[in-house]
This record gives sequence, C-alpha cells and structure tokens, in this order.
Amino acid sequence: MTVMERAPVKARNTCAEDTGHPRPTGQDRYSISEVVAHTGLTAHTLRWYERIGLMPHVDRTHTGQRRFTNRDLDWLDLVGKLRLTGMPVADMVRYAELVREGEHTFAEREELLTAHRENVRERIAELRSTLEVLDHKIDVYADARRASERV
Amino acid sequence: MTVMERAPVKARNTCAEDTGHPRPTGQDRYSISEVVAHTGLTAHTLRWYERIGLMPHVDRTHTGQRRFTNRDLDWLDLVGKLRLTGMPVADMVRYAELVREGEHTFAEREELLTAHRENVRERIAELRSTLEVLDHKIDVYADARRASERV
DNA sequence: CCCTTGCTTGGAGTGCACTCCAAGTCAATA
DNA sequence: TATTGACTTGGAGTGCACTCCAAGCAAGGG
Repeated sequence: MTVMERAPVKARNTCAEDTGHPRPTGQDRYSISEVVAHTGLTAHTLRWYERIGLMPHVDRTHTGQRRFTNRDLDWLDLVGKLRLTGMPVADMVRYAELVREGEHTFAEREELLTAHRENVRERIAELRSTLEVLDHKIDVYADARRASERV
Repeated sequence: MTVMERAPVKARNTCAEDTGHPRPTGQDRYSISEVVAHTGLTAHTLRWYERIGLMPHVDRTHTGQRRFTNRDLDWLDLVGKLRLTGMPVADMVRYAELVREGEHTFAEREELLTAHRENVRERIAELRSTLEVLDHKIDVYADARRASERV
C-alpha cells in the first residue's frame, strides 16, 4: 500500500510543527513521498509547484528523482501558510522569484508581505463580524428549539 | 452610462449597513440594478444565485422583470457574509432550501450554522498564526533595510 | 527474467464560482 | 416610427488551483 496520491482529504493540514509529522529523518534529502507525508500536499501538487516556479530548484538523484532539503520543507511551510491565508499562487510565485534574485529584492519582498498582512488583517475583521451574525442567528434557533422542547 | 455589469472591482464589498449604500428607496420593490448598486454583486451573479436556488423566489413585474424586496436584501447581506467566510455555494443553497421548507428545519439550520461557525473560528486561528509569521519576516526585512540605510 | 513499487514527464481534465454572450422583450424618448 | 436602454433567458466560456492520465524508467524481490 502506497502513501502517495491520496487526496488531501479536505486537508486543512495538520502541518509541520503541529503534531504528527516531524522531519522524516534527521537527514537532508527527502523523497517526494516523504514530503507528501510531511506536508499533506499531494505529489501532483509538489511537482506542479516546481513547474510553475514556486519552488527553489529542487535537487535530483542520478536517476532523476527529486530530493527535497530541510530548506525546501521550510519553504513549503511558508507557502502553506500563505496559501491558507488566500494569497494567490501568482503572488507566491512572484515572491519566490524575488527570493531567487537575491538580497537586493529585500525591499520589494517586504512590500509584498506587508500588503498581504494588510489583507489578512481585513480578512480577520470580516470573519469576526460574521462570527457575530452567526452567534446571533444560532441563538435565535437555539431559543426556538428550547421553547419547543419546553411545551 | 449604465450602472450594470461593471466588474465587482475585487469587491470586498463596502456592503450594506457600512457606508455608502442605504436601501435605495424606502420602498420594497427594487430593480436588479438597484440591488447591484446596493450589494456590489453583478446582475449576472444575482440571476445566477436565483437559478441555483440561492434566493427565496424573487418577485416579477407584469413584464417579467425582477423586483427584490427588503427581505431579499437582508438575505443577500447574510449570503455575502457567508460567502466572505468561505462557505461553499452548495452549503448556502442547502441552507436556503431549509429556510424555504419552514420552521421544522430549525434544528438542521442551527447545526449547519454551528458547523460553519467552527470553521470560521479555525480560519481566524490560522490567519492569526500566519500573521505572526508575516510580522516576523517583515521585521527581518525591515531590519535589513535599516541596516543598509545606516551604512 | 518478470513484476511491483516509486518515481518521472507533458499535457489534458476537473470543480468551483462566477462571467459573459446572443437573441429577445418592453417602455420611454427623439 | 425608430432608437435607446434596462431588462429577460439558456447556455457557453473563463480563471484559478489543482488533479489526473498515459507512457515510461530504475531498482529490488521471487
């Protein structure tokens, strides 16, 4: 039974430092399936990330298989966070390009992240305001239920 | 110059009770373009919402044009909130069905909203944890920038 | 030697949430 | 009467982020 290609099972992933998945070995060359187990992404998605330029040039074995480093796992953790907060893939690719271009892009990277931080703050505010509406509506339904139980 | 069909301009909408758009008239029969102005949705989207069963049967004039009520606007405000918090359209349609079916669906509606509230809470937690990462990275870049300015 | 496992590739397909199109109706104005 | 503008419909198209497919290769076990 292989561990590969299973759907992410609506994988709001139990990612990284969380619980189950420490770095597979202490070593620094992980196969794609190890990375799948670690990140909750599918192998398809990892290959796709690389194709579109969202990975910092992954190393290969002499037979052409990918070998990911701890640095790659760190990067994927960051990408996962940005993704969960709704940053478009195109923006993440842009950020990856800036990283590849070197230290003279620090300012632009800072801008990009600052803009995204502002987005995230707005999203939080939206979610909180919806939470109030939900609380209120749920209360109304709960009251109705209790009233009907108390007949 | 028509007001219709303009793109939502990345419309994190300034919706409802917020600022600019009070209920168009004090009356209770709004044309589709009035609702567009009020909600920030496009006319396309409003018609699509109706087609898929996400609206509570919108009234028509004798010539077949839609006339929305204040109740419809309230509903659209709720839908907007649920949408911004990432509830899938299918779930919103399910909720709309329950509303149409009457008061005996109160319990199921409460369940659906409670489940979504839990999602929203998780999303908020995710966003906050990302915010910390962003703050940290932005600090690092800002420090680097200040260091290079202070040469 | 053959089979299975684990991986490789480019390209095609999927699901969601819109978004747009073509063709038409109706009411009001020029 | 002709045109304009706001609206109608069913169905087709779009963009995003995956998701999968077919064909193939290398290494190890029976």
